[in-house]
Amino acid sequence: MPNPTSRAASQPALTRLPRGTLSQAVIIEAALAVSERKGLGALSFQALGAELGAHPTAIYRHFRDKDELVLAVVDGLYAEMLAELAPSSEDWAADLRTLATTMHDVFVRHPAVAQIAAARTSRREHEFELVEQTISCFRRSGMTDADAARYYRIFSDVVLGYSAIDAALAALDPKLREADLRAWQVEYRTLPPAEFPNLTAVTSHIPAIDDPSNFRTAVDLMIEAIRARTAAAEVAD
Amino acid sequence: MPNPTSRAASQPALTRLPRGTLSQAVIIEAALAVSERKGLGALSFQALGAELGAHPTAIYRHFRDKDELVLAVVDGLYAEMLAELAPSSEDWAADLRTLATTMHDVFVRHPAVAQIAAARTSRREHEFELVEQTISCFRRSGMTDADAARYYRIFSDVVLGYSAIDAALAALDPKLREADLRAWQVEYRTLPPAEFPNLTAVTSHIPAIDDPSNFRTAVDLMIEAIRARTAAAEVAD
DNA sequence: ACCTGAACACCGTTCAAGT
DNA sequence: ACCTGAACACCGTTCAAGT
Repeated sequence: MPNPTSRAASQPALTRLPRGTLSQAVIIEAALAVSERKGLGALSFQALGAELGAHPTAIYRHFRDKDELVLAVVDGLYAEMLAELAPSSEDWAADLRTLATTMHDVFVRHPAVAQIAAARTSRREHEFELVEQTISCFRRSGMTDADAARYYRIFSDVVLGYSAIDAALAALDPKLREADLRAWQVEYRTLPPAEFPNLTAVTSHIPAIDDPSNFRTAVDLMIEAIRARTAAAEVAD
Repeated sequence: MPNPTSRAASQPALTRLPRGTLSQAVIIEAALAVSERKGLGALSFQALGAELGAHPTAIYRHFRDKDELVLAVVDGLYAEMLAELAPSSEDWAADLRTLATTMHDVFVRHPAVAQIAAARTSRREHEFELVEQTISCFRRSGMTDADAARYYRIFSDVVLGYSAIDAALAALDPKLREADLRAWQVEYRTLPPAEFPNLTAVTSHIPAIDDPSNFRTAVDLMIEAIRARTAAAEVAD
């Protein structure tokens, strides 16, 4: 894999850093800025040092190790997401859809942070707030608290997992992404029908892997199934 | 983050490698073996060299670069999955469930490969076979070819994304994983109810992030929604 | 033809040194 | 107290050298 870190792209630190300008907040902001311009290699101490105009190891003054940094940046991602979130409505399913698409947008914009965020618990304030808002949607639907908790976890993981895939694909080295996309237009369309009868019968209908409507349909399907299940449970009472 | 590569765990190459013993198949097998014992750092040239008892760069004789290696190993993962797959039945939904759980198992067993597999197209024979079998399930359900293609993509991406999250969590440094799991038992259970009324109302019901039934429920929900949609389309005809 | 050794530009992390 | 420089064990990749 070619190294995703391009030396030309990182601005050289021409000015020395004034004392006491570094802080957790400043570093998190810088991390989100690099992760918007660079790909999966954005979250290194060197990339951050260059962005801040500081020595890479200066960051250790403010975060115990990489994991503490990384969880703080993940929570910064959730802060950015909450700031962009449309206000909640009286429609719990619409609010769930808004939550999901906003998360997807923010993940694709910051792929390096997204890869980590998907499988981690930041256990910091903006994650708490995000969980609160998601659970609020399920509770407003009228389901039991046990169901709200269960479907919160499953819905969130599906959204996190799908968004992380789309983020990773968007951040892939352009040459590799092109080759992957082309495979579905070329290799998959010239397979022998005798060996792959079902595949070849439908290849022309397979949506592109980078089609953003795939994610939206996945979210709609989850909501439909959860609604159908909890409606059936209510009738059974 | 502590380095996931442990020197003590990798066997030293005491014997020199006989000429001509290296091949694509041997290297892929070794890669799947290391990725079963080591975590996210399993797929490096050094780890592979140690496993093979060969110089790390000897691999370049057999694969052009890391990406070609990686796509071949991803396809090796699909080969392993297909070998473990239970034979298909007359129940398309049950077959889809089997496909999903087998993929989840293989991903969790090889987390380093899984992280890459989720967002890539190997465009090699075992991936073709996997796509063929998945599309076969949807076509047997009686839906249109266009729907089979659409739902293949969305169902597969949900399974891939969720499995990749569970794989990453399972491969996390044990200390970090413990801290993440504990957050849901401690931090999340001591939040102020005034600020987080919905969260605190249901915290005791939230399933653990490593509960394997979360994934199975997600798969069931997807199948239920797809079945409901296509049944409704049939009635409309 | 197939494998090794040395080199290069990257990683995270530690620690002594500067201010 | 806050930041820098040098060092260490890792990365992927290239290329000259060995057999």
